[in-house]
Amino acid sequence: MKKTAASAKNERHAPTVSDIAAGAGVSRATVSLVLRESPLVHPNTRARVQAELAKQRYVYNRAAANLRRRTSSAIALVINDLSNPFFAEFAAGVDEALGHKGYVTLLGNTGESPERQQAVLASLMEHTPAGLILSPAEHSDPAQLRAVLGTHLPVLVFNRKLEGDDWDFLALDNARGAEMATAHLIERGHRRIAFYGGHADSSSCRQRRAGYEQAMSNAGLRTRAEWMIETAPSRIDSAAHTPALFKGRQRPTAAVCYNDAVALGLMLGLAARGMQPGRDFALTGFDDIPEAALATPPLTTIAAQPRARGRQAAELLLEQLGEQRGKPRQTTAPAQLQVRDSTPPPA
Amino acid sequence: MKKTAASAKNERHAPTVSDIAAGAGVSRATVSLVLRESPLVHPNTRARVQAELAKQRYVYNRAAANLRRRTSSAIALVINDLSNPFFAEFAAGVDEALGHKGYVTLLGNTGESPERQQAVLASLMEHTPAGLILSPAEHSDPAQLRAVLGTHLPVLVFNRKLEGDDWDFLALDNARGAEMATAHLIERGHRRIAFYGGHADSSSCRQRRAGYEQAMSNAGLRTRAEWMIETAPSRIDSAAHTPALFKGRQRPTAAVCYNDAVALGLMLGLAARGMQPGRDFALTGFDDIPEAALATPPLTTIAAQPRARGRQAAELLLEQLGEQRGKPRQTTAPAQLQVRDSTPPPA
DNA sequence: CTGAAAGCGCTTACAG
DNA sequence: CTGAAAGCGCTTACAG
Repeated sequence: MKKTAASAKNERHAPTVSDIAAGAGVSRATVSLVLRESPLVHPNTRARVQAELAKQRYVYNRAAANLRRRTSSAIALVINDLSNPFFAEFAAGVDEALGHKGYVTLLGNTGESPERQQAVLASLMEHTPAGLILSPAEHSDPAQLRAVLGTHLPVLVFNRKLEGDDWDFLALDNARGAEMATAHLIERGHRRIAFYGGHADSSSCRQRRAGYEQAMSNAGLRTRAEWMIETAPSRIDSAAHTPALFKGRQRPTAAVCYNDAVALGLMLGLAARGMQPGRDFALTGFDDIPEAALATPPLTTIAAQPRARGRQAAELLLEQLGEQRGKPRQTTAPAQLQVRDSTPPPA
Repeated sequence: MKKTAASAKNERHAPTVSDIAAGAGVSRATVSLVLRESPLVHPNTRARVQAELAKQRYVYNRAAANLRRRTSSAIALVINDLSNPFFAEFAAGVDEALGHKGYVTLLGNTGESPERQQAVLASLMEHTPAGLILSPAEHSDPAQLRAVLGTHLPVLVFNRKLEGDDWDFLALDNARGAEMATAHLIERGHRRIAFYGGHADSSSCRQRRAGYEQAMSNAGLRTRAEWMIETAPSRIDSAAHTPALFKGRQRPTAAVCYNDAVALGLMLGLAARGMQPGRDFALTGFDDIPEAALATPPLTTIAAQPRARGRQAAELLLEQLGEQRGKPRQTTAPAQLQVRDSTPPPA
């Protein structure tokens, strides 16, 4: 009582359990039990305490509770490029799922800088997150990450595999996506199908090529070296390489493109040769960027569904929190075929 | 010493100041002083403590420090639509500026739902943020916000003014942006300039119209009611209303469009009438969405620079933290003219 | 320059 | 069913 009277004088600090206890004429322990909805408290007592909580506009101090309980209600989310709509959607999905489970999101954006990433992680670690979802910056050094993250924190890595780490990992199923796109073209009646664009030394390109080859082989179709064309994964470079598709004798009637940017570039390249994409030639993309639906013709593509991936990442991490640390788990997310007008039957 | 020995046995908890103190043979107070880089500590002692910190891989527990010091190193950032690249960039700017000042960002995304916004804010408030940057959901109720935020928390509202609140506010300078766009067209030699698109009952449209009228009047040019054309702020509706521009006798040679979507729609509408935008007719946009630079012709527009706005929001809030609470401050951010090919001199 | 003690706002056995 | 006491990991006067 004495202390409460004193603090009532300055009247500036937010009320604490002590203030509520004094106001309701009970002990702090009882207030705490009411806050945590314990069934031990008598209904009358509970009602009195709750009235006092409302009267004083009490706000729970979760940091203090977490300190005492040695728990944490925060999850760190570190994103390589928040200005990329794909990752922004991913972040929104993570935040949504975490919020529903009562966690708060500690955000960090690294802008693809490994140095900034180290600084951001070091800062977030001081806030005792219960776990971390990391979409790593390019050229991240797993050893440095290990040094700043320690060995106890539950971590889920998204999108980019780090060499030699043993963290859980969630990535897009590149192979299945490309397989679906290829199967779709085959179903439409195409037989001579190229795989167009991307750098063959990138892992995502290799995986997508593998999916393409799988679908071709499933259908008993052969592939040809001249149908495997490399370009930078950009619109411009893709447009420039268009002629390579039509150099051989076995000209393809369709192409599975490495991604949407490549597909849009190929559309430009086709138009420059007097061919109309989506009529004279069928093509698919990968990613479903916003422009894919707006292109002429609208682009059939593989949707990565970043928001759903974000929710999935949050769920995988929370599962890990509830378990003993086992073997690292690799999860691949299902891609989804988005059929639009760019994939007609062969002319 | 006894306690440390005990906790050394289970060997699972992260080391605390007590562990470091025991290891270095000093008191916890001394460790704390070293951590806070106090000059009071003897260099030899400091070195011993620092060696011990490194050896035990000590991680500072900022939550505990904040509790004791009654401070907070977190800023809540609540965004109405993180999947909109404009707000994602804004969030990235906020996080960047906060990170540089040693704050961590508590993220919440409301998806334009006032109910979700209340829930998100209530949850974030329990984490004792030092302040809040709020980009409000549509149809937010200021009274409800006040109820959940209390009266002490420093708040900066971004983008959407809330009626009757007294929080600091940062918004785009709609009037100056439209004024710059209009002045640019005048400078290019246009005299008959329309204001095209938007709903005249929205505050942003009114402000942009005011800027347009200001520039016209500054140049001694008159405006006409038939040059003020309303459309929904969408591409489709904008395209559909194109004929309204050319009904009168005084046909405009240029238009200041409400935003980029409207400008892109008008381009379509002009093309449908056999006019070539950027040659037969000049037009400007507003927002600088990614497609503006990719349009044919590339669109002259007003760039809102969301990332810079995010940094600015963070700085304004941190200023407010350092001051006595004064009158609410209204800040308008400078828009920037992005000159591209859509604004040639009159034909 | 260093240490013993109190306390931030909460929770949790442990008595009663 | 309720209260007194200890303690989460820090920091801060206050002695020495």
